[in-house]
Amino acid sequence: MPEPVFDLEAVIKRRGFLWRSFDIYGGAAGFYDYGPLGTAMKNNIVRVWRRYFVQREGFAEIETPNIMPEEVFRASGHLDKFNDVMLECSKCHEVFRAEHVINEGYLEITEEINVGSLALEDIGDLITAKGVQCPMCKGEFRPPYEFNLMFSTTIGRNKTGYLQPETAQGIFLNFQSLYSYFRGKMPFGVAQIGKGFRNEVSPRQGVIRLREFNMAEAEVFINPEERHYKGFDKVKDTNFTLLDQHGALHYLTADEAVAEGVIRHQALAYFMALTQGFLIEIGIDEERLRFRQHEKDEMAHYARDCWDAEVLIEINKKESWIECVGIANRSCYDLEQHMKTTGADLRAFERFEEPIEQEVERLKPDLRLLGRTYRNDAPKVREYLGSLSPPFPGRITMELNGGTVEIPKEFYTIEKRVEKVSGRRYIPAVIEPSFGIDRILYAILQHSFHVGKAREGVDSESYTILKLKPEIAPFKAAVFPLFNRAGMSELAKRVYDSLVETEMQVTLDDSGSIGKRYARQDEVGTPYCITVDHQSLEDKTVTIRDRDSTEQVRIRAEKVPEIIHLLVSGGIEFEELRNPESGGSD
RNA sequence: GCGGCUGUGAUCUAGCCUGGUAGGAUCGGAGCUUCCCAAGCUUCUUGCCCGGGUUCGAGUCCCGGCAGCCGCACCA
Repeated sequence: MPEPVFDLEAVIKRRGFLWRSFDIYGGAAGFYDYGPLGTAMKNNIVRVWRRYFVQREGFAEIETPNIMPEEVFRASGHLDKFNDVMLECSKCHEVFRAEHVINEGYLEITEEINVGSLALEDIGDLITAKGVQCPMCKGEFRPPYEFNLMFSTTIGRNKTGYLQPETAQGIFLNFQSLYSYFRGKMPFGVAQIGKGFRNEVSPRQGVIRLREFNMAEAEVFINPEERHYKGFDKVKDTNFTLLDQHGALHYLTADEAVAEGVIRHQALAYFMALTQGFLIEIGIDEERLRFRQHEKDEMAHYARDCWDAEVLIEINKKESWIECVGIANRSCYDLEQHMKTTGADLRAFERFEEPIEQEVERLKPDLRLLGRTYRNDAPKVREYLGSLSPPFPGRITMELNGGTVEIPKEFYTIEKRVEKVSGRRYIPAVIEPSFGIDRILYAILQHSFHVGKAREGVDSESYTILKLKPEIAPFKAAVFPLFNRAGMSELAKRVYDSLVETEMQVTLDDSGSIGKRYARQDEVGTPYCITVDHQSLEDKTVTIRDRDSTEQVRIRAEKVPEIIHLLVSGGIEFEELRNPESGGSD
């Protein structure tokens, strides 16, 4: 007996969901193509995502380049964090980060060495000079090598650029324009759907670890002082399965989780709730979904706190929890970094309800005296004095030309005056829900895949159904003429054409037995099949079949687009069609 | 990146040890059957991962590459 061919991977490839990229050239690890059905399904997922994370939240969606200049990633910290110098033992082939080997006691040095600032050769020399050996087996190290997780490229003639490892930076860089787009109203959110690129060492889990992947991210800018998040009340009763950073499992509502400090910010809990609702709506099995908090040493360099939505799927014959969404509190990190590097003002303004009158002290230098005394150094002294902020010390000293000088009291006066302060500036904190679209799509396929027993007389042993949610399914409906006989084909084509005029994706199939055609559609998750039969020719009715119950109801042919649309959008349930008043039979 | 195993039509596989250019099943196309849940019959399309070597001759043996799986490492 042959092995059952109806295994999910086979369906994914044969029916056109996902294909290995560059296949005729032997393929390349970490790259996948979306086939026609996969593309349709991905578009459907993205459509629902937009509804959740753009429309309903009132967020804005933007698009920024995939390639960015080096400076961006130097500021964002990705350059340091993604470029590790690695050392491999020539004997046991154990690999270490040079930074660890050099700074963690293997070397007889007192001060920390900033490994990131050393050239490759210098690190090699250092290793050789100090005779550092492999901590595991005392073997000799091979020469160090650079390990880049970002793809580098060249912009123009000789400017280094990188392919973005996340879409977030494009949003941060536009903070000023976005802030004014939202007319200075906080909080606000900005979404971007795009590609991320990471040059993984050995991506070996199919579509789970890609070198070029699809992501949908939202950056939500909030006031870091604000502990509440608007709309939290709406989600406070959401039930979570939470695995905290100490490995403790909690079953809590959003409200409880925040109150007990398991989730440390309302905004995090809010987007976790939104994420959970979204994932379940598009077909992730609730039982195979949980949130796991990152451990301290696991967190990205920019994150202060992070919860991953994880789905349980089978990879390489093993069940594992896979991160498919990360919901991070990035704090002020990114804006602060870009502000420091560029000098651009990436702050928001918080207007006080009432302007505050406060007494401020100001240091007012006597410029004439400064000039006469310090001559050419006077501007330096003036600048230094201007940089001081209250409270001012009794004696003011500064470094000048290698020595320390005291600025005599008569060189300045301290003025007190009342100022009206109408608000304050602050760097917003960022809450970021970040979705791995490819992983989500694959998890949905696994969670939707059902294998049943084939009927008597059928050659294959199993019958497979992809129980996709209608709004996610690549085809919403398929149209079949029962026979290719006078009238039926034409009517089927007319019904099909009427469906094509809607936004819905549909297919027409007149090849093979009727059972085979139902099976084809079940295999790719088409929720509804329309069949034109003998009776159709007499009274212009057709049957509509529900994928999961295989039940059939007869409806008028001209109502097909409307009814399919209602079924797909959740406007009516299939069962309701049995009631003639809903527009069903006769 | 290291070590082990593997690589046959769209899919699953037989053949490889004991060299003589490939067989099955599924899928797909066309037709018959006038078929409402992968029935049956006829017929057709598509294949030895790539390159080199050994040999009269290589899917089969050898070497290199690429890819996949397992283990180690890596996965912000």
